[in-house]
Parts: sequence; structure tokens; C-alpha cells
Amino acid sequence: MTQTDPLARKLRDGLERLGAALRADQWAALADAPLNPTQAQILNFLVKRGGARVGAVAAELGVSQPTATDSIAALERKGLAQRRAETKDGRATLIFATARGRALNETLQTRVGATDRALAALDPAEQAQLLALFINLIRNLQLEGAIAPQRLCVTCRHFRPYAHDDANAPHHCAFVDAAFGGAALRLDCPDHEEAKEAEEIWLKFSRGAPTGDAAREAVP
Amino acid sequence: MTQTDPLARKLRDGLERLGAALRADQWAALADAPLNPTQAQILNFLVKRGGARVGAVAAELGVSQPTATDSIAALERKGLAQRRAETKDGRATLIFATARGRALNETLQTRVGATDRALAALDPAEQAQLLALFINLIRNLQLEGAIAPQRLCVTCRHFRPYAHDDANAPHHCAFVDAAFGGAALRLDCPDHEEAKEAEEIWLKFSRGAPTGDAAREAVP
DNA sequence: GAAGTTAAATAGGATTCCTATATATCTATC
DNA sequence: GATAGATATATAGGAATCCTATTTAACTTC
Repeated sequence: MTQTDPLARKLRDGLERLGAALRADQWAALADAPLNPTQAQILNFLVKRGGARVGAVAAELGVSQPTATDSIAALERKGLAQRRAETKDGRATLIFATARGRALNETLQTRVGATDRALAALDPAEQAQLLALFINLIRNLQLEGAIAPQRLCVTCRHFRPYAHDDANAPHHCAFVDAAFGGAALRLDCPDHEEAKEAEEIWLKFSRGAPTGDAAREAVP
Repeated sequence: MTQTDPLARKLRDGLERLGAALRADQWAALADAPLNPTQAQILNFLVKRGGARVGAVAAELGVSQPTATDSIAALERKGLAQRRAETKDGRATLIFATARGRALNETLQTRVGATDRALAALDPAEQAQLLALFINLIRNLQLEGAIAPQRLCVTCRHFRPYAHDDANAPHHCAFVDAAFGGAALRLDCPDHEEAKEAEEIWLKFSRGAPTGDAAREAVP
């Protein structure tokens, strides 16, 4: 592909538009809070991961390492994050959210913005569709090396796509040993372990249910 | 809704992730160009619209008006945009891309980044699905007043959803007087005219094809 | 152990991005 | 038509983001 195809170009424009709306939303949600969207995003990442290196923060935000250092310093000044030496590697620094940081993150994460409402207004089938498409895109970006590996179900060694007949919960997670449906697929699971045979799992997943109705819905 | 529902929350996270990837992409694509993603986005907007007011630029980017003024000034310093008095309204300023600006925009828009490739890797049916979902979301945001009115087919008075029997091109545009399919729906059409009966058009569109197979695909 | 690689910090600087306010101009009202 | 209010932008002021290039320290490899 030497040229963007028109539809992909349109989708990028749409993504850009939604991204801008999300960013504006975040500023609005933080109007009374002592931080800005970038800091809030880092804080949430630190809480979710229970600490992270500077490089991981930079990769998560998609910014350069010095920028991550800058923003982490801002969080530190505000007493929301702390820096500790990494024992395994003397070059590295681990960043943690403080108790105050965790508490603040908790209140911020429950706030509902315009984008949340727009997403919630989709009907459940559309939401599930969108989630599947996002997972697909994130996986594509990961394969390209454009983003750091995400903790997706579809690349996890515990994931068994279409292990069950139940159309509402066809998948199985071997870690929690439970069946679940497409709407419960995760983008960032703490129990994730990268599968060696990720490609194989993906094929099984993207092929859809293995029964007769696996035929494409586009076909009448 | 006083609390984000879990799936909507997950979708917001996904959107955030894709937005970050897109931003990183834009920086990479502009590595050798004399501007940054924000300026490039403004420049593209100015070219698409053939000029815009400061306020419209701010609304498009989802930033405050002074921020838009700042970035427009940066484009002006670089000789890529120009400011003119708006004749209709003495308070307003119209911003235009210069010939150099238009030329630069042209070369930049043809560049293909990681996000474009990730989108292009989706199969055509998935791309069409994603476009429909984006349109739905953008419309929801517009209804909430969270973003400025976009020039969408689905809110245009020339749009006739499912006017034809052809499953590949069921819609009709009365402006160009031609049939077209879901993949050709626009997010920013220069010929757009806001429909008075937008809600009605939307209902007709979202209900799907009016024939017997209009039943929800979720139903067996 | 030397050379190369990697993680983070530092330096330096342009720009983004905000809120608050000033200025002009338009619009609606008495 | 004068006046009050609303609107469009610019300005002021300042914190942070964000970059590239470089330095420092620590790990890794041969």
C-alpha cells in the first residue's frame, strides 16, 4: 500500500474527530481537579499496573521518554506519584501512585463525560461490534510495532476462543476457568500472559464460531 | 446514567489507546516537516473548508479559542496560513491556507502511517461497520452539543437512506443525484446542508433496509 | 574487560494549552 | 437611536507538554 485507500482515510479522520472530542471531554472532567488529561492518564496507568517504568509510561502515552519524565515529575510535585529504584536494574526507575494518587484516580475514573454517554447510547450489539473492531485494530498496531504490547485476551495463553456452544458466552478463560462472551473481552487484563501461539489463537477467534453458522453474515 | 457502564468504559479506554497511537503516528509522519500535528490538523481543516474563523478552528480541535489563536499564529509565522478580515462581521477573522500551505498539506495527506495500515488491514465489511459506528458516535456527540455540527450524510437534506433496492448501493444523494453504499457515507461533505428533519432521516437510516430482512441480525 | 546497548535524566527551546481579561463589534431593546 | 448585553477575537500571564540531542550510569556481550 503506497497510498491510503479512501475508506481507511475516512476512518482515520473519524478516529481523529473522536480523539479530539475525548480530549476536550477530559479537560472538562478535570476542570476542578489539580491535574490535566496527560497526568490523569499516567496516574490511571500507574494504578492499573501497580507501578511502571518511565519507558513504559512513555510507550503507553505514545510520547517521548523525556516527555514522560516531565509529566511524572509534575505528578511527583503534586504528591500523587513516587519514584523508587528498580532493584533488578540499576538504570531503571519505578514509578508508583501514592495513596493520595490512588484515591484521586478512583474519583476521577467514575466521572461520566460526553464521550461515555455517546458510547453508552449505542445498543449492546453495536458496543460489542465496536469492541471487537478496537481489539482488531489494537492488535494490528501491536503487530506493526507501533504500540507496546497490550494485555489483550486475544493474545493471552489463557484464552480459548469459541470453546463453548453457548452463543452468549462462547469463549473460555483458563486462568479464571470461566466462560464469557464477546462483550467481556479485555483490553488490559492484569492476568494476561502473552501466548506463544498468538497467531493461531487469533485465527481461531477471527474465524468465528466453528459450527455451521460460521458463514459470513454478508452472505445471504 | 450516573455511572459508566463497564463496556462503555472499556470502549473509552480503547478509544484513548487508538487516539494515542494516532498522535504518535502523526508526530512520526511530520518528523521532517516544519510543523507539528496540531498545526497540520488545522492546516488540513483550512484547506478542506476553504477558510474558517478562529472559533471554528478551536471547535474542530476541541481546544480553547486562545489556543487556536496561538497555533494559527504559528502557521502564519511559517507562511502557511493567512488572516483576513471577515466582511460580514467586523469582530471575526477568517483564516486561509496560503498556496504554500495547500501544497504542503497535499503532500502530508498522502502519507501512510501505522494507524492507516492498521485500518486498511481490516476487511471491507469490518471497515464499513466501523464507519457506521463512527458516524453513530459522532452524531451522538453532536446531539449532546459536545462537538460542533459535522457535515455528515446522515444529517443532510440531500440524503435518502435506503432509497434503492441494490444492497451494494442502497442510499441516494439528491445533490449529486447518485446511488451509493454504506462505505461511501461521508463524515465531512462539502455539499452538506443540514436537514430540518434530521431525526427522521436518522431513524430511517438506523432502521436499516425496509425489506423483510430488516429484522435484527441478532435474531436467528 | 572493552565495546556496545539501554534506561533515564538533563539541557534547551518551541509550542500548546489553560483561565482571565480587554477590545471591538454586533444585536436586541426601550 | 442610544444602551445593555452578547459575541468574536486578541492579549496577558504562566504552567506543562513535547520535541531532539546529549549525558550519565548500568547492563550485556564477546
